[in-house]
Parts: sequence; structure tokens; C-alpha cells
Amino acid sequence: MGLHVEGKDLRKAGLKVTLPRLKILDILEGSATRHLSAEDIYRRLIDTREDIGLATVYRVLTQFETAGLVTRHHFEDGMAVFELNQGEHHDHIVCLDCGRVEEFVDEGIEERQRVVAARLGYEIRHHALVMYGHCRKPDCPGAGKLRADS
Amino acid sequence: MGLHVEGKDLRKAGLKVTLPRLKILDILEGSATRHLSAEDIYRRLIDTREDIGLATVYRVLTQFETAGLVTRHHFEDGMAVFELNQGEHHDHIVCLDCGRVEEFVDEGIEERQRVVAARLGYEIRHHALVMYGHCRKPDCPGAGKLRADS
DNA sequence: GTATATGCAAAACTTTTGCATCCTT
DNA sequence: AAGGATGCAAAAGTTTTGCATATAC
Repeated sequence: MGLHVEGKDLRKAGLKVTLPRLKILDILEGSATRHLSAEDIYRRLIDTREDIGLATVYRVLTQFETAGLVTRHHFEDGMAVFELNQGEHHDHIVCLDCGRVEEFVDEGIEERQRVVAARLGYEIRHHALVMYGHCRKPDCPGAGKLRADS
Repeated sequence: MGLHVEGKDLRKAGLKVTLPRLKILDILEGSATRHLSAEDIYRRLIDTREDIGLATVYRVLTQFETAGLVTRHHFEDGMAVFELNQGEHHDHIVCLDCGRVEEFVDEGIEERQRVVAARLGYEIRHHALVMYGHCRKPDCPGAGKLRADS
């Protein structure tokens, strides 16, 4: 998997085209799991012998977030994970056993949220809905277990 | 506002009744803002000249969480906040200007979530929905401002 | 009296910042 | 050439842990 990105995306976002930014964008684009921590990204850079510091990873991710290229999430472990913004808004469901993250959109939920926010008098800027549970998929370590109380 | 708690709650939760635990429970019960960080609680302890260490605050809060007495949330700033469990599940709406946190329940949203989880094959354990916006309340620093794009 | 809880200090971990150097434009 | 970006190291912020002492039961 080579570089999926030309500098266009970066230039369009008002950012200089530099190697660290290209590499990090490439990792975010090429990753099977779409939600990566700064450490995840840093490790992948090291694996490909890129000489990019962890501080730069954080700086670049923050710039990407400001530019609207990525979204920063805080799932319940507290550590930030970053996701490339492609397509439209969506919510998340996280497997407590394998850490898998899936995305979904439900217009009913979106609509009810608008109603609730209006009732409470808020002008909503964004929101985050995350469900946590057991995915029970065959390759999930929690799959074999009987459905226990926890 | 004196102690609201006897040792009962603690004993029922299987925890020894100690001064730090009573004080912290008392703070959680007596606070106007129901969502407090460990640091918030620690500061209030210092204000009342309680000689309780920050490490103990963290330990106690974690035990309370395990015992089901409190819930730990991660709003988008990343720092953990703790909330006393009283009444049933609810979701949150946070003001970006003043930090105010309000709670709500919408059965429509709950129901749609169950449908989505079933469709994706997950057994849900819990979920967190947080909306972020501007509350526009009179005492909010963001109140006077025209509704700008951000 | 025994087991558990606490305080303090130190460590661990995540994220940010200062500064000299390097790179993009 | 000039301004912004990077690497490294150090700092800052949050949370956890080790250990001797104190406390609950």
C-alpha cells in the first residue's frame, strides 16, 4: 500500500506539504482500523523506519483536527483516538472484548437529539454517541463465552 | 450542609466505612454541579481542611465506580469526571461556553439504540450520549454573543 | 489482632512546549 | 530568504503504585 495522498488535501486545508503530514495522513487512510491513537500512529511510523517524533504526531493530529481533516474521540478508556473525516457524521459502537469499533447512523436518533436540544434551549455544535457491548463475532475473544451478566 | 450519608451506603456496597470515603460521598451528594473531577473533589477536601491525599481520592472513586455508586465519564476534554448514581440512566448535554452539564432521558433515543445494536449483533452493556453546544442562558459567558458560526 | 485503607512520594502515562535546526514555498 | 515545521528533550497534567503507618472491624 503506497501513498494514497497527494499534497492536495493538505494544501486545501491550508497546511504546508511536509513529509510527516503526508505519512500520517497515509497511515490514517490506509489503516484497517479507522480509529488510531497518537501512539498507534507513532508505532507504525517507527515500523516503517520513518524518523518522526511523537511530538510531531501530536502536533500534526491537532492541526488536522483544526483543519477538519480528522476527528478526535475520547472513548471510555480516556485516551484520545483519531479518525479520518470521510463521509458524513456517524456514531460508534465499541466491543468491550476485542476493541472493534463500528460506525452507524440512525436518522431517528439524530432527529430526537434535535428535539431534545431544542427543548433544553441549546444550540448544538456536535455530539458523540457511543454504545459499548459484546460483538460476539467469531474472531472475538469474547465470542465463545456464554452470555454472562458481565 | 452537614453529612448527608451514614455508613449504610458504603456497607451495603461492601466497603469499610472510613472517613475519606464518607467525606467524598458527602461531597458528591452535596455538590451543586453533579459532575466532579478527582481534582475538584480534592480541592474541596482541602478547603474543608480534610487531610486526604489525592491518591486516596482516586482510589476511592475507582472503588465507588466498581461498587456501582458512581459513574465515570469522559467528556471531550479527556479528563475523567465522576457522578453519583442516583435515579436511572440518563444522557448529557454540555455547554461549550460555561461548562454547564444537564441531563436528559429520551425514550425514543433509547429505543432506537436498542434497534441499532440488535441489527449490528451487539449485546449492549452501556452507552454514552453527549451533546455539545451553547446553552445561551443569561448567566452564561456565551449568552450575549450573536449566534456565530462557531 | 488482622486485614484493609491511607498518606506521601515516586512512578507511569499521555500530551504539550521550548528551542535550535531543517524544510517548504 | 523567510516563515513555518520538526526533533529532541524537558515539562506539564492526570492517574497509578509502593510502602510504611494508621484505622476499621
